[in-house]
Amino acid sequence: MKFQAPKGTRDFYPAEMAWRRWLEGKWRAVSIRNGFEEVEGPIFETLELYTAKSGDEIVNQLFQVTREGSDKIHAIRPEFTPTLARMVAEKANALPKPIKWFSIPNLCRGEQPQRGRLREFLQWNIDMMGIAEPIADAECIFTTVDLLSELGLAPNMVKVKISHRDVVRRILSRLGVADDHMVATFELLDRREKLPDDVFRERANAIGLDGTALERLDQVALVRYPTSEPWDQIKARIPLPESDLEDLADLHDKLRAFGIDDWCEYDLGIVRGLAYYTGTVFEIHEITGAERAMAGGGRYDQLIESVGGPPTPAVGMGMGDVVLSLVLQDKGLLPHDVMPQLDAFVIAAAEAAQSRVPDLVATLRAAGLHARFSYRSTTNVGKLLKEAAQHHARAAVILDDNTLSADTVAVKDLATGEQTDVPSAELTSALLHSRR
RNA sequence: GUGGCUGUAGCUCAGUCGGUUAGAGCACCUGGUUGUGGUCCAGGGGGUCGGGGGUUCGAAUCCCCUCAGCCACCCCA
Repeated sequence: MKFQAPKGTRDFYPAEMAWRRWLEGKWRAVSIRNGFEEVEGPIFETLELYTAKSGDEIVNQLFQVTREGSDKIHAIRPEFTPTLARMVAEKANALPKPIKWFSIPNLCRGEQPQRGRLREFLQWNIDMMGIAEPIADAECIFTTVDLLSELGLAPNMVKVKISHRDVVRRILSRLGVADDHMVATFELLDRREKLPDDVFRERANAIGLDGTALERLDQVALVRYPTSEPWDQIKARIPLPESDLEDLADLHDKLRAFGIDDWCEYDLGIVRGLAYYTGTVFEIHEITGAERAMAGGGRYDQLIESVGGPPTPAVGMGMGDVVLSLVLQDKGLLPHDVMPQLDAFVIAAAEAAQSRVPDLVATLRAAGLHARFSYRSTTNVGKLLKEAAQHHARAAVILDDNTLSADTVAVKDLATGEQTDVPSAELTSALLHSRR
């Protein structure tokens, strides 16, 4: 019986695991320097947490878990936000505000695997709770941009597309969309670019939009407003009174204050399926639309209260590793060698020296050096150097008869080929010194 | 869940008018014995040709089913 990894999952062999740790390291470092603290939760929750709080799309893709002898149903986490909301709700009164948390969970969704979409993936989450003002939305976006920039991406490669559910709702309302048609209209807006004109028109008519209203809806769905434009210009193009745009105006101001307006644009066609978003929503896309969304987020001011906590405004972002790595690959930004580097490969060039290898290796390791040796019995230096080179060692440490009599070892720099004799007592410090 | 494409060694592939023990490159292992590297040379392990059924004297090759992968729809990380 031969087994294979379940559909849509990945095995992380050493090279893939090294890449994964590298990415997680970037996520973690950027989170911390932006003031976020790391949290983690269980990989499964009670089913109800998701059926009640996530959108249908996600609920339909849940992996459910049952236990022998119990009726209780759990689900493997398809997203982290419900867990986060639960954690905050549980200790809300004890937590100093604002709460700025990040996490790097693995998530599972029973989706049909395809380019950029797997059934298990990693997701970097950042969330800010306790601040209702757009400064928090802006800082979430800033932190995300900080990460993109850290990875070598630039505003000419990726774009943060920003929308606002309240603003869109008000626009639609003014166009004559009844409240009970609002969800359907959001969906229509979301899919505008993928629908043929006549289908779009047909569906809009069904909702009661035609003539001028239809044109306006089309404009809302398709027009992009660069964030780098002055607010007065943008404001003039949105068919709403100034009082309905205060939140967006404030966000605009803060994005510019953070200096990231060249990374962003307003795109009111961004709606997002998740049920709990309330205000600002945003997605990050490769600029030519080459891949799926790299990240998405938004404001969810009611969620924490809805899971039993106090009213707590919140805004957050999630970024998956799958699309991100595709984009980095497309741009040639994947790092080549992220395996842990080997500092020293210890070689015995004489049989009499072989017994000293473990002790020397132990000494190097105690000093924090990454040291290895050969498990082969040969003392053929050529073969052993080859082995050292295959491990990409920085240096080979060669023990021979001279080591025993004069108590020196030969250190060969495998990059330059330069070889020098070093007193045994100074070996550790010499290797540590050459490390940087 | 629906559709399209694809499954031959760990990887990339060759091999099909059906015909003897199924091949290459890379990777991996061993050796080239008294010592200086990723080269070279020689040798080796590894495949129920995705799986099952059928047609046939004979199937990697033809037919059916199934599984898996990729891509697309849906939606999104």
